[in-house]
Amino acid sequence: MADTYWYIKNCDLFSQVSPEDVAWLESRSQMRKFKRGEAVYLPEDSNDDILLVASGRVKICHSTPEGKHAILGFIDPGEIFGELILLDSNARREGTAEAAEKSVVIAIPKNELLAIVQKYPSIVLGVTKLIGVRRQRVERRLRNLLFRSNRDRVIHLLLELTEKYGKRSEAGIELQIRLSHQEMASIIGSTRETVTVVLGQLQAEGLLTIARRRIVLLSTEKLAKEVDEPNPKPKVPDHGGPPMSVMA
Amino acid sequence: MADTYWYIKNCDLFSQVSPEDVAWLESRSQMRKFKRGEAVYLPEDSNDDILLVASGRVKICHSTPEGKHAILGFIDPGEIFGELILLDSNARREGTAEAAEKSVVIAIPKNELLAIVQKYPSIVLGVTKLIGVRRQRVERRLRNLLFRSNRDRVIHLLLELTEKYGKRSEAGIELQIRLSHQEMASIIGSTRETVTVVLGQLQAEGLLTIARRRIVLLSTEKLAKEVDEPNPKPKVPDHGGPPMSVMA
DNA sequence: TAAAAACTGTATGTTGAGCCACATTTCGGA
DNA sequence: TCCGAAATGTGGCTCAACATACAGTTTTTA
Repeated sequence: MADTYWYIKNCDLFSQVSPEDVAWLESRSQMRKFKRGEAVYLPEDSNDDILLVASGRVKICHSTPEGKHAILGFIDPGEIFGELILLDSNARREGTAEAAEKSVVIAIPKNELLAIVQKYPSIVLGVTKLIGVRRQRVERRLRNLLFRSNRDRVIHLLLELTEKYGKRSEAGIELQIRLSHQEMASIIGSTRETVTVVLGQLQAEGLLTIARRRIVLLSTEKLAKEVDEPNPKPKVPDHGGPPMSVMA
Repeated sequence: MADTYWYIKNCDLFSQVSPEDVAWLESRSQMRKFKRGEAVYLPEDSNDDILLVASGRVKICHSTPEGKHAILGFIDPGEIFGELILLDSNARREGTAEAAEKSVVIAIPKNELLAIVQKYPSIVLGVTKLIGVRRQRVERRLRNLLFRSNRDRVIHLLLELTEKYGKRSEAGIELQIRLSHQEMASIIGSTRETVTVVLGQLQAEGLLTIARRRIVLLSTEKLAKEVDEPNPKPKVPDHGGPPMSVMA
C-alpha cells in the first residue's frame, strides 16, 4: 500500500513524524475501501486497529435491538477514530462505525502505532486533546438533549454544521454536507418526521432554503439568536474548492 | 498546608511521584473547604487550577438560565476534576462544580502540575485514560437518554450506583450514597415527581426498599434483566468500613 | 435511462412525561 | 429537642413529540 503515505501524512497528529517512520507505519497498515452504508467496525469486533479516514466520511453510530439509531458524530478525512482502544488493552468498541459515503479508511495496528508514539511523545498529547475535544462535544450534545426542545436542537445542529461545513455563497451560507432528515434526527435524538416539520417551519419563516437537498442558511444571526448562542463563522472559505482534506 | 501531602499521595494519578515532588506540589497548592451546596467553581471562573477532592464529594453540574439543572457526575475523594484545562490554555470551564456534602478540595496550579508532568510522563497517560473513561461515561449517559424510557433510566442509574456505592447487607444491596429524588432526576434528565413515582413502583414491585432515604436493592438480577444489562457487582465489600478514600 | 430504493411532506391519533398544586413526612441546624 | 426548611407522595391537566400511514418526489444503481 505504497500510496497511503500521503494519507497518514495528512493527519495532523502525525505531522511531526519523519517520512521514514511514516513509511514504516504505512507498510504495516491496511487500506480498506467501503461503500456508502457499509460497516467499518461492529461492537463485537475485537479489532486492534486505530482507524484513519483517508477519503469519504465515516459516521459513529449506536443502535438498539429495536432499531433505534443514533449518530454520535462524523469523521472527516484526516481524522482518526476508534482511538479509545489505545488506552485500554481489553477495551471493546462501543457502537458501530459505518461509511457515510464511499470511503477509504487506513487501519493502523495499535501496537505499531504505540511503537511510533514512544518515539514521538507529542502524539500522546495530540491524542489526549482529541479525546478531550470529543468529550466536550458529547457533553454539549448531552446538554442540548437535556435542556432544549426539538426545534432548538435542529437549529443548534444547523449552526454546528455551519462551523464545519458552512460555505458562504450569494444567497447565504450553504452547508457542504448532505444529510437526510433521518440522519439529522439520529444526531439530535429525534424522529424523521419531526425534523421534516421543523425544517419546513424554518423555511416558511424565511430562515433558510432547501433546494435539491442542499441547505442554505439565510440568517445565521436570527437562528443563533433564537437559541441564544454566539453567531458561528463558516469555516469553508468562499473562494471555492472543496476542503483541503478532500484533495488527497 | 502541610497536611495535603496525604491527600495528593492518595490520588492514584500521583502514586509514582516522589515524596519530595509531592511535597513541592503540595506547597504550591491550596486547600479549600466547602459546605454542602457551595460552589467550587463557576463557568466564568478563569481558574487555572486542577482540583482534587480530599474528602467529601463534589458534583459537576450544568444549569440553564431558566433554572433547569443537570448533574454530569460525582467526584469522590482521591479523584481529580477540572482536568480538561490541562489540555487547552485558553479553555474555560463548562458548567459548575458544587460540593455535594461538606468537602475539602485541593487546588493544584496548572503550571506547577505541568512541571511535574514533565518529570513523570506516566501521569499524562493516566490523565488521558481518565478523560477517556469519562468520555465513555458521558456517551453511555447519552445513549440512555436517547434510547430508554424514564423508568429504565432510573433502573439504570440504580445499577450504576451499585457498582460504585453498593454494599452487600442482610436484606440486599444497600447504596452507600444518599441522593434526593431531585438529584436523581438531574442525573437521568427527568423530573423530581417522575423519579418519586418510579421508585414507588419499583418498591411496590418488590424490587427494592427505601427506608430513611437509604435504598436497598432486593434483586439486582431482576432489575438488570429489565433493562437488559449484565448484573453488576457491588464494589464496597461487606466486611464493613467506608471506602478507603474516606479514611484520609 | 428506467426501475428500484431512499427520501420527503403531511395528517391524525396516542402517550409519556412535564408542569402545577398541595398535603405530608423527614431532615438538619440552633 | 424543636422548628423551619427540604424532601416526598399523589393527582390532574396539558402538550410536545412519537407512531403510524400513505402519497409524492428525488436519488441511486443496474
